[in-house]
Amino acid sequence: MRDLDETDLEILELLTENARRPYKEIADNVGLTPPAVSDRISRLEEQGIIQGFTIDVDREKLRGETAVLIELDPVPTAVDDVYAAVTDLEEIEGVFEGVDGSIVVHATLPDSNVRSWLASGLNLESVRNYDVTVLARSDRIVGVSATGFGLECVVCGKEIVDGGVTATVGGELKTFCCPSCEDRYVSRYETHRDALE
Amino acid sequence: MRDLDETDLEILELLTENARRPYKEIADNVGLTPPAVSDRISRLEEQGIIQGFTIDVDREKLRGETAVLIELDPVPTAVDDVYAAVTDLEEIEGVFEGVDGSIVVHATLPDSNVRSWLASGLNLESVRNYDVTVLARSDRIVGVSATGFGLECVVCGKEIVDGGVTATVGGELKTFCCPSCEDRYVSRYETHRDALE
DNA sequence: GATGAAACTTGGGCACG
DNA sequence: CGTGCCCAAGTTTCATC
Repeated sequence: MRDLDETDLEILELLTENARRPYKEIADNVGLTPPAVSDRISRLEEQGIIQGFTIDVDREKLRGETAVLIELDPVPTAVDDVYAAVTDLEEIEGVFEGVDGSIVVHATLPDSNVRSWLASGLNLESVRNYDVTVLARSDRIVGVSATGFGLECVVCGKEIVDGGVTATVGGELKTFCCPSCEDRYVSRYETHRDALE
Repeated sequence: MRDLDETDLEILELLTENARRPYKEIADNVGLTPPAVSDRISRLEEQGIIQGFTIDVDREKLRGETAVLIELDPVPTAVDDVYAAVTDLEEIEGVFEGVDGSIVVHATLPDSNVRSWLASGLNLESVRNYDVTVLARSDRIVGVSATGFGLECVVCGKEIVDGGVTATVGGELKTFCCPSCEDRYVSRYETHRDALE
């Protein structure tokens, strides 16, 4: 399977912002032709990096619902069951399972009766405790920067297989394949910054 | 502004599953023609119900990153600042603010040094405490079932089978099962609003 | 790149409330 | 009369070569 490069990351970013953008517009942005962009997007889909094309829906606009975050503390033997059960619930927008087995659910409910809603979808005996936070607001971040997707050392361009080094330089998180590239980048940055002063 | 009906909900569901579906396919599913579907989608965008067209990206496939959930406990005077600051961070995938001012951040980080990462983006003095949970897995639910978008009357709670009435009250779109519930809601709203003045 | 095919948009006209 | 829909032509965009 072909590796990812900077161009793929740019395409991902552009699509994340607006998945309806014409291929020609993407092509101009990344310096390719529309067919080449098409090929890359197809490949990204095959690789499972693009999981699908979808819309962001403001569910709270649809009815008088309440967005909540629910922390579940399942009994250790039932973590998978609880995870599967909540994932099947209709009102769910996101599920997170911690390595400690705790489960956090992001849901938008038609009323605030969380207990009866939970009871309708899963066996409450498999949950030792739960905690509900009503949300004042929330954002799902769609704009993803190139560094957020960074896969290559920003200095030598080599792919960072595992490990790697990160450092915050000028407020930006950068990733390097090795400490020497990091040193080089930092000194280059400092030279540049000093020159500006 | 036009009201929402069952057809709009079907369109939302179809687009949520696959936003690249041709209008003709959607049109066949809901019994309309492609231009009519186009009109409705434009309207849903104007109303802010469709917030945008985007892709689902499997970020953990991109490199050996670690997904975490971070609970922040900001000092009460800095809640907005902290929320704004984390929203600007590159590695963020979601932010939630509870009515109690607590903030939960969903991020995918290149390493596990959360503290330095947080310090790079926000003033740690505005956070009294924070708690990190490394995630074993997580899902954002994209496929939304028909009932997931089902409408309930915001007054009497009855499910709205077909027809139904919507109105914009105080800038918010609300849905009712019948005009009488709408009247009741509107008068209740106006009483409430007058009381504030 | 260029071409054929498919999808989207536009404008006119009709039906319904 | 306004709103929403259909029909048909014109234009853009996409996939294949």
